[in-house]
Amino acid sequence: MSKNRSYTPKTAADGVGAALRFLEGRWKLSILFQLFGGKTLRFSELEKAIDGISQKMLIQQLRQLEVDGIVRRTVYPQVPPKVEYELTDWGQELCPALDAILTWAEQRPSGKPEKS
Amino acid sequence: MSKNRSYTPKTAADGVGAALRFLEGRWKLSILFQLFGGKTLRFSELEKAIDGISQKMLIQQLRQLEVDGIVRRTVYPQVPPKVEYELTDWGQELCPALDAILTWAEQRPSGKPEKS
DNA sequence: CAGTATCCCAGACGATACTG
DNA sequence: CAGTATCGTCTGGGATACTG
Repeated sequence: MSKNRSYTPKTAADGVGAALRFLEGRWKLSILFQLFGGKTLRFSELEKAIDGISQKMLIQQLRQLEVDGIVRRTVYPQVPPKVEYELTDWGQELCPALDAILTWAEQRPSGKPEKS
Repeated sequence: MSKNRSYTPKTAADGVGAALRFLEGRWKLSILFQLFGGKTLRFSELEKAIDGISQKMLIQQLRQLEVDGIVRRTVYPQVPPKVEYELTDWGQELCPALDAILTWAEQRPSGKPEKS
């Protein structure tokens, strides 16, 4: 009950824009879908699971997801290093929202419509 | 029943990525939210309604939305020209999906979490 | 293993001017 | 009114090499 729920076209666009910015980045969705369902993966496991990603991009996108509060990073202080990544509770909540988008995309009329 | 509903992390990420690509572009959401609810607007009305947009960007984003099947463009052959824009049925369907995203964003824990 | 550090480039975007 | 046409900038991302 604490949020203001009346949106103008502008505030709604801004709100959704801010939300989508969390997902912007060539590899974010790939990372997210590797971690959905409560999975926990090491840096090297993500690197292997996501085809074509470089170490630079992997760490960059992970860092952004981390500061945004979507991914949690856990360091095990040992040699050789071990770092694990998993979704936060809020990050897991993304799943149904992305599913809504996916469902929408599937509804797309394929050919050129006759009318309307 | 015609769609394949089993997703791997990769195919799901690709699917959502493809869907989000329809929304990519600095002004697309602003345009969309002007047109949600079945509203029909002329080029110049959109230009006035969306603060800061240039003619170049407005037409560019509108064209993309049009070829993607989200926006419908209607030309009235008269002088001076009159062109109207409105959402397609599929475009209107975006509304609930974007609402899911917005709701997710509102759920975001604001401060630094104590635990988990 | 899990990162950093550089260099580079395509393409998205903005500013501005012009036109059927 | 509803667009085109140019030009310049900026930044996300790729390639590659190095390190605690």
